[in-house]
Amino acid sequence: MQSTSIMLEVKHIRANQKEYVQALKKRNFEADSVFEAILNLDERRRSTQKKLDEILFESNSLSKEIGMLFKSGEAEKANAAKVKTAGLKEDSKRLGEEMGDVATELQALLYQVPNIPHPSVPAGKSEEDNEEIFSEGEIPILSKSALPHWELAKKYDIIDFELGNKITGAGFPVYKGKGARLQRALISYFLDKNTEAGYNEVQVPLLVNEASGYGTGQLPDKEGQMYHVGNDDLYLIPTSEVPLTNIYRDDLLNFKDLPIQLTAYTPCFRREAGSYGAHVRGLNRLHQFDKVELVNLVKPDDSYQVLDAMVEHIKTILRELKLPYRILRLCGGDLGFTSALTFDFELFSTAQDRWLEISSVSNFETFQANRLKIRYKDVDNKKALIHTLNGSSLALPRVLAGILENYQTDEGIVIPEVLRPYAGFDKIS
RNA sequence: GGAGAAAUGGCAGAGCGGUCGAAUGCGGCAGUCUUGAAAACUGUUGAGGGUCACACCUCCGGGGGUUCGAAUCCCUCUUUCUCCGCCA
Repeated sequence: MQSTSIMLEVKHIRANQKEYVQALKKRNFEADSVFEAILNLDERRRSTQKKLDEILFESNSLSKEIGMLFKSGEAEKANAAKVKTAGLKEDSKRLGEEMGDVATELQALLYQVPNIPHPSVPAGKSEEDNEEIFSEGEIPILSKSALPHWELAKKYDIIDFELGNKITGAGFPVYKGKGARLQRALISYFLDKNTEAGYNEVQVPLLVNEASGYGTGQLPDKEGQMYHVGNDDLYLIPTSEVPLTNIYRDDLLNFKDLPIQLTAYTPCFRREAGSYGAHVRGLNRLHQFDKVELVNLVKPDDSYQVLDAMVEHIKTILRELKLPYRILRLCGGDLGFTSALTFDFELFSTAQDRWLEISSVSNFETFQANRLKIRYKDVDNKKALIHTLNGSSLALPRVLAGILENYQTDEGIVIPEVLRPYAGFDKIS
């Protein structure tokens, strides 16, 4: 595990203990005892540090003295002074170890605390309690012969699930012909839209180390979600958020550099342990899928405005694709561990008669920046943690599923107009 | 994969056992000069902890060791560069 410094957030916990406990109740997290333990440990950390500092000061001064004595030829006196250092050495070693233990314990506790939900987050237990805040797009009326996307995929031979089973296993489909081409068209279209909106396109590694996993909060919380490459102790990314946000790990940025807006296309890998059954059919849930991601690093004061802008940006894309969707504000129970406020975009899958999540847009405030130690220096030279945000724009398979299902006609699948220049065809038949 | 060399502040680059948190140059910031700018000159300029503020402590790739004392010596890991081999 990486040796992140003691979290700066302890300060905030101490200052806002009551409010935080209250807010965390919304996500059904009882923080009382953890906070108690954290504050006690922090107290102990500081007192131990103080004692250690004093001893080190003493032994530093003694060493300097000894040096001077040797220089001036007073070897006897010097040797006498040496004797005194033995006890100090022992004490400092003991206190040093104690410091290490306290710090490790403190960090372990801090890692257990999820992000403090934004005031607008509704209380709630599960996805049932998410709040729909917007919806748009016409739900097409399909003919009686309409098929779910996995049937369409077979009918037009554009996605082969069985082939994926053979090569790898369930959840690794093979896209073929116009299916592959359409997938590529979507990726290019999304990236172009993001670039137009001011995002900087980057390509990132698909394997990340442990430190990166801790930085964005996948570790230790979601250890089992990621594929782990044991030989080299690396993880396959579950989302490009991980490498993207870790680009700036341990950095002290200048306020002039902000906002930093990144977009990337990557495959994503998720073990999805424990999720089986009919609702994961076809493209609904995969172990490997493509996604175009947005990441924003901003000054704290700007983050909620940027969150809104991200939501608007994704709306624009879905509007252009003419797909029916809705936006949910996640309730405390459904909110991710690292997020303070999340909006989910769901696409209506007409042939399946259900909503599919295609984007999740979150403000992490300082939660990730704290773990990643991404700070910035403001105009007045004050240093503070930045805010990080991310969102999908968009997750490919479900968008593809939505297009296949919602755009199906008796003559074949019509390609949404905006995608035609990218795809090079206007129909799959 | 084999053989060598190296890792120091935003960058470049000294220091190789004792006031070294670190010379010097560039860059950055502030000021003087200027109608304004450039140039020149002057000053200032790493990070974290701690404190009301000082004091004080820690950090010269990571970890460990030797020593009263380590950027400097030893071990180890990682990374980078050069040469060789292999290769998309």
